[in-house]
Amino acid sequence: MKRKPEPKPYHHGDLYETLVKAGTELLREEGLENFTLRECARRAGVSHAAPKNHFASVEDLLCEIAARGFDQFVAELDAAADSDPAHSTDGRLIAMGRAYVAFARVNPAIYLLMFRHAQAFTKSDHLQAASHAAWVQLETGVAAVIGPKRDDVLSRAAHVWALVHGIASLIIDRRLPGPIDFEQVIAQSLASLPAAIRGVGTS
Amino acid sequence: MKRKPEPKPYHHGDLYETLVKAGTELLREEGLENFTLRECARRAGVSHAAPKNHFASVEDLLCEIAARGFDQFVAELDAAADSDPAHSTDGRLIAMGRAYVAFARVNPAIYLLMFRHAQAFTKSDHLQAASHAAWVQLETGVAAVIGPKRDDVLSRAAHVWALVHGIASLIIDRRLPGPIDFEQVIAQSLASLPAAIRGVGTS
DNA sequence: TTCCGATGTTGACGGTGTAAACTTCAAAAG
DNA sequence: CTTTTGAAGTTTACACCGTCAACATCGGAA
Repeated sequence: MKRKPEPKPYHHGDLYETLVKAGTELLREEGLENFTLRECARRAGVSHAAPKNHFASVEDLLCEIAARGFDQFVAELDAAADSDPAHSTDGRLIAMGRAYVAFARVNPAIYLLMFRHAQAFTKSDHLQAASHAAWVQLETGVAAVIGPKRDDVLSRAAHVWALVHGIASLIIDRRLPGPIDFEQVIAQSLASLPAAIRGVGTS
Repeated sequence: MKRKPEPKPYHHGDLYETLVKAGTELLREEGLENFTLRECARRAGVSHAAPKNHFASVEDLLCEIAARGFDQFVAELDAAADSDPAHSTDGRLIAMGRAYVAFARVNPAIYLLMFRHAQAFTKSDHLQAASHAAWVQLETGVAAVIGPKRDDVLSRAAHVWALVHGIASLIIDRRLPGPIDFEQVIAQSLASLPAAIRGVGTS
């Protein structure tokens, strides 16, 4: 039942995994604003200084949680793209966009941690690799839509990311006025995306 | 030199305005993460509990700072729209989009406070009115582009907001990969916007 | 069997927001 | 002109937080 991937706890059993799990649950329940290392330790049943042996700081624990979030995130977007019924490049990109916003709505606190929390991404190899995989995934989907020989794949990918990130952020933060239909916003915005990133004067 | 709009300080002179000013500067210098009520009081030259007489909590002070940010924000977007050389509705919307991202890049901490910080907007009348004005401004610009008789003005406005908010957020948080040309992303994304929100099957 | 070092605990430090009791003092009230 | 009042500011205190250092524990290597 207990796996010990990198560090191997001693006394408690498997404190590393227990802390990651407790931290993830705490994040879901209380949000990033109220995330506390001491509360993680409390939930893990250890003293407030015990985490120091596994994570140098609270940021380190958050990095690991974020990295695992990225792993799940990439897997869900891949699955969504593959399940596109039309099997078109446009359909795959739109399906990924839908899955992107859906992930953010289902896991708001983890999404905020992954995409907005100010932290040094260079600190954690796991986090850096996982977030890089997400970007490659996006870039690949965009290249498939606009064609691989374009010199503006990067900026078009940024365009796509900005749109879905904006939608997700506004919904999560409850910034959109009351009567707005989220599903309509998502559907309309994503529908316009393939044509938008193909551009007008392309060849 | 000293104005006393709503509350009237007594001892210190004009602590209300001094705190707002000190708080704004602190926000610019240290960012939202390191914003501290005690540091505001320090900069204002008063004891750490003095702000309690003017702001019930740190959130109250942040609300006032955010509200003034919205006032400036709306003014800048209006000015940008009016300065559009082509005097077209599309040009006005694009100019507003440019001014939106520019505001965020020039005032990152205040932008984050205005558009992302989790706070009860109902707490401050000033903030509620100012942010509402920004939304009306956006809705008007979008209605001018797609036509006033459309039933999807709300969702199309949300689409526009999401795009510029996404671009601004990714740039501010330094999430875009290194070699990306921000200006290209902004130009391309905004250029595609009028056609995108007009939709494909509209009449 | 001994010893070592990773793991966990305890206690402390400086920092935060906030609440309550106290002091100061300008202005209204007599 | 004197008195009183209450808003503005200070001091003190409390409960948190992250982090650090000193200490206790105990499984496994020597």
